[in-house]
Amino acid sequence: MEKIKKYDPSSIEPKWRRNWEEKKIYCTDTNTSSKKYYCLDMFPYPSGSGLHVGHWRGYVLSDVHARYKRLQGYHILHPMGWDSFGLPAENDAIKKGIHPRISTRNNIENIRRQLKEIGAMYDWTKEINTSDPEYYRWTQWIFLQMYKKGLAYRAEMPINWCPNCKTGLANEEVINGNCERCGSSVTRKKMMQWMLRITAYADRLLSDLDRLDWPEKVKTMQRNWIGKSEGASIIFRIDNDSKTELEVFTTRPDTLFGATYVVLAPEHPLTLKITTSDKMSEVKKYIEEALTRSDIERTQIAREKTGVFTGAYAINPTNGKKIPVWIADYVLAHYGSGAIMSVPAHDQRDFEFAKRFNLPVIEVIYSANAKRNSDGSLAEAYQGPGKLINSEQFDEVDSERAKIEIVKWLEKNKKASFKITYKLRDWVFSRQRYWGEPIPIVYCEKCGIVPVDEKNLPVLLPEVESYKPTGTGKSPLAGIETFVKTSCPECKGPATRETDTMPQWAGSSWYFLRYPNPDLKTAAFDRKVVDRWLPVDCYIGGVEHAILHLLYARFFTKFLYDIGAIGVDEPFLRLFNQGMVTKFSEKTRKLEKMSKSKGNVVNPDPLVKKYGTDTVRLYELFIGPPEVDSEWTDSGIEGCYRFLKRVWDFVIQQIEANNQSTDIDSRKRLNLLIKKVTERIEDFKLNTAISAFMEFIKDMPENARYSKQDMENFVILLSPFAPHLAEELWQKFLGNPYTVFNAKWPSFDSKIISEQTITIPVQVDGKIRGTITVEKAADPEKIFQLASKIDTVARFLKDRKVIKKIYVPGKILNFVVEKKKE
RNA sequence: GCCGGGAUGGCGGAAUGGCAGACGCUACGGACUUAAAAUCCGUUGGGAAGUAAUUCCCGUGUGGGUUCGAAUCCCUCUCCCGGCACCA
Repeated sequence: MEKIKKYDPSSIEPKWRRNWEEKKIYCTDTNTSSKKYYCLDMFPYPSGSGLHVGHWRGYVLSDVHARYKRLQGYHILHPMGWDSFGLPAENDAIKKGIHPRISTRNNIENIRRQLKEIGAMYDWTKEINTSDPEYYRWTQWIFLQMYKKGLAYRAEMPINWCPNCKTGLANEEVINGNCERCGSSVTRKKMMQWMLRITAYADRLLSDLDRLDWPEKVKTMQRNWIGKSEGASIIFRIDNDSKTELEVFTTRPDTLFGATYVVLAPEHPLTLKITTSDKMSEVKKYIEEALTRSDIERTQIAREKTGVFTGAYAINPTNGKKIPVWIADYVLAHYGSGAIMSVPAHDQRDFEFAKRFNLPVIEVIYSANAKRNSDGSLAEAYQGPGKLINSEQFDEVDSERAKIEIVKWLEKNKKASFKITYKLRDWVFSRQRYWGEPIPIVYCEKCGIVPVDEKNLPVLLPEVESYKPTGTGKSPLAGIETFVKTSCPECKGPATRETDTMPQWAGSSWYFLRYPNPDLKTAAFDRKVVDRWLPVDCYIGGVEHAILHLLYARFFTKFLYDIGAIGVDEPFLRLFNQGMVTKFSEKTRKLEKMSKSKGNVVNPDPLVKKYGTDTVRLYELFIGPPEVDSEWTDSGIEGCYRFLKRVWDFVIQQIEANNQSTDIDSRKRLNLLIKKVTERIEDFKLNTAISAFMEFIKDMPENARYSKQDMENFVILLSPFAPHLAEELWQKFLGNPYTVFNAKWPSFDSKIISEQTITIPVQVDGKIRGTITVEKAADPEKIFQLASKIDTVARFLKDRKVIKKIYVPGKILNFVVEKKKE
């Protein structure tokens, strides 16, 4: 055979990328009515350091999936955009003096170039950018809709405060209780904040998880975050004060007779009202200290409990007993009603507190399993179920039943009611930052809080000279008079603008709704188009967004559904979390996720130059199962390069041989390959899909003959993985006048694959002793006879009685023999 | 502390009740070459016996169990990773 053309990716890849772009083959007409498939990547934050091979992984994964679906005849929407508001750009501005708009634009250009090198089928005509006024105009619009529905409100909230930087910090900027930027210890400060009432959706956000095809891990994380707990609200009256009532939340109303004291959070509004005068100075001091302590400090679990007695007593509604009221910072103000009843016998935290302050412990649930001291007293709280004791008419009742009975009994006198509480808190939506969407609100002396008129959106983010926090904890916008000074939309009188901006999560909470109609000028989206394309069929991204982004996006979607803006109430049907790419870090001496700070990033650019995009794509997938973390080793990529070279030679050889038909064995091998690759793409087992190709090429018989048509099928099969190579073979060597991605995914014929004869292992006592080749439909008895005559099998059957014979058709043969007598 | 995931050759991994280590890397040996690169072929979990074909034993973090048969299912423990963490 004459010398065939060598595989040279550098002469193939840029050419086809240009061709695809010119012919717009990845542009999606979103008005189409044919069957759709929305395959979405979590859009990136355009950082200055560009993409590394870890970022590639998810993008390659989604691209293979999207191309596969396209070959199956779906209309694909596979867009890309930029989550470009956020802190890094602003921090850069402070450090280097580059305007965030400039640095963001530059970064986007660089990353777009890198993304194009992946050769993914992104429809770049639908690119969106969250910091583009044409986009954030609609983010502001959504905020106003929430405001109208009472879901956006202002409240005085304690936030993370860095006393050194004199600014409020987002939770993400607090690392182990310290400021990310200067390292000083973060305290809490009460400030007026914009809040979103996500708690109004807690129940739906929780229950709708059941219909999502998401990793169980992510669903569990969201469930825990929402933290539903069912219990009861109990009313305690204050002794000698018939007007004041204390509400506590408990999940254990069955232990109510064992409540020996009540505890309020230091922030509880009634603390000073009920405190007796002799205790006042002590209580005030305790509250003051508690309030300046950071959340982190307060929630140190190992910390010894502190507290102070108010001098006041509450009345236990079950038995009228007087029990003391304490204040302690182990009780959280923002959960339940900010007050608890303490049952030290049956709650470990209460038990510790009671021991520390010598408060009584009354057992009300008996169990033989409770851990006790030698004198019979409890050594620790017994938190399990049991029969009630010391509970008057409820004695002997099972604790599970008592939970209901006791509440029902108190309910008659309005002293208790069943209640559900969530851990989920409302979303602090204000940031005292420059680089974010301005909150479209105006403060008027006469009219108060007034939303900006919708037709005057967007409220443009103004130019600013200094990005530094002003020192007052206000955003840098507060220093720009031309921005702040405005007129009231209602009375046209003088007014000032809100100067806080939205958090980074705002723009990403609805971007998937904008992609199908990115250029719409008159609305955030066209409901007809959105309803056709949403929900996203497959959403691919890292697990680090398991809670915040995915929860916020679900919240926005449900809200927009409720106001009739869209017809879907869950944004992402199926979620796939790709694993991280890790590499040994010289700095930390261990395997770490790739990051600039760990000094372990691998830049794909030189790899693309040396091996070509298709090889890098293949290796990204071959490195390991897509959903688990994998370690990057540079040497492994060689194997993928060699494989593609063999594929290239093989296909060209077959084409040049000009075979009229495919031989029987080859037809069987190709059908088996189609079956394996199809199944493995469906299951996201892309590493083994590639192994299947490698085996196919490696075990190729010398005399294999494939027809042109079967070579086309092979090339189609490979095209999602190595699109450039496939396109070159398809158009140039197989002579097709159109792109391979308009071809049809091949199907397999299971009749061709199925074997007439099968080779199965033969065991004696569960140990493999030989193999036997038999007709698939052969009679079991006959197989046993033949098998027992195999030398290596017969040796172990000699002088032994076979007590059981097992034949699993197509799988295994096993002789169970009697134990040998000594 | 609680919840979830994981541990398989020198390395990445395959096999989810039926021949453990597919596929790839590395290493070693060989072919081609003046030489190298590239390419191709072979060997590559540990141990033992045999001139050899081959055969046997051990082996999937630990210890136990279920089963004719376990990397796979159940229980125990150890370690690693992730999430939550005084949520009453």
